[in-house]
Amino acid sequence: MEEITVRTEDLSVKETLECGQVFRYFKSGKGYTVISLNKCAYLYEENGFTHILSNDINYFYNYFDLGRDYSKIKQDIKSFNIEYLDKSVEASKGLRLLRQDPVETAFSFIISQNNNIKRIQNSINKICENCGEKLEFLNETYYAFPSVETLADKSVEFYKSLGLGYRNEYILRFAKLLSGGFDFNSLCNFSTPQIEKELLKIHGIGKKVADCITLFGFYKYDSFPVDTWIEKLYLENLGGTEKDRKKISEELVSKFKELSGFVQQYLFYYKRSLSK
DNA sequence: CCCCAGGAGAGTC
DNA sequence: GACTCTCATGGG
Repeated sequence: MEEITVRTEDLSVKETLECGQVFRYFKSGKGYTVISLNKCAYLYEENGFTHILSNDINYFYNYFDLGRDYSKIKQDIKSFNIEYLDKSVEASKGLRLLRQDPVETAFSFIISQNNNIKRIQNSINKICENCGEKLEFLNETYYAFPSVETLADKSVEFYKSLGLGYRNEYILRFAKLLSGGFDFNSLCNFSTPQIEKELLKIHGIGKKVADCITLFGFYKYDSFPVDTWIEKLYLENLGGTEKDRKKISEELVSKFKELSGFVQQYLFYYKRSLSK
């Protein structure tokens, strides 16, 4: 087991894991276990420091993007002088955007549509428990995210039995597309609009899910996913006038550019935390 | 029992 | 191009 220690002000476990960008984490003891593909890490905070424990610590150094300086990002965001945005940043100063696996991210956000976060987590966990490799980590059992071949080998009825609802067909078709040889990961070499154009060709992926995949799976920060929460705060708290979600997204990206993804997460997390 | 959830596809005009 | 309807299912 290897360990990395960083200042909690640079990595808040709760803010980073519960801000809606990732679904595969579990509270345990005084911290959280997070699973990405078939890798596990345990995180906890103590005396102003955040500890990350893993057998594959280099993977999680990249996963938590620890080489990135967030003080610069927060400073640049502050220069926009938007009160609600400043409050949002102030409320989650230790939030970081993760560098998640593109394929796992895509499946996760296909499931996310017209769904709530609790049920998204349950659905993904069921898929992993039924199809994924068994993992032992710190005396607990977890399950890896399955291979696309395993997922493609199942039936629509199987996914329906897991409670995926009408998304069952989207999942199966996407799994078959990837297992058929579609090189999904190589999309990362394209620009954000080019990736989005390719994603929109996939059945079950629309504008919002595509934006989540470019942001969370391909680390393209000129993406601004607009869901029901962002739409609400855009109208209620940012003085926005646009009604169409696609146009709202375009307006926000043209304003925040390469900071869009970060701004989006601060706002989303803050708005949701207030309504609970 | 109701409305809602990190929406998207298909149909209509 | 713009509405509108429908799609499962559990959370609150």
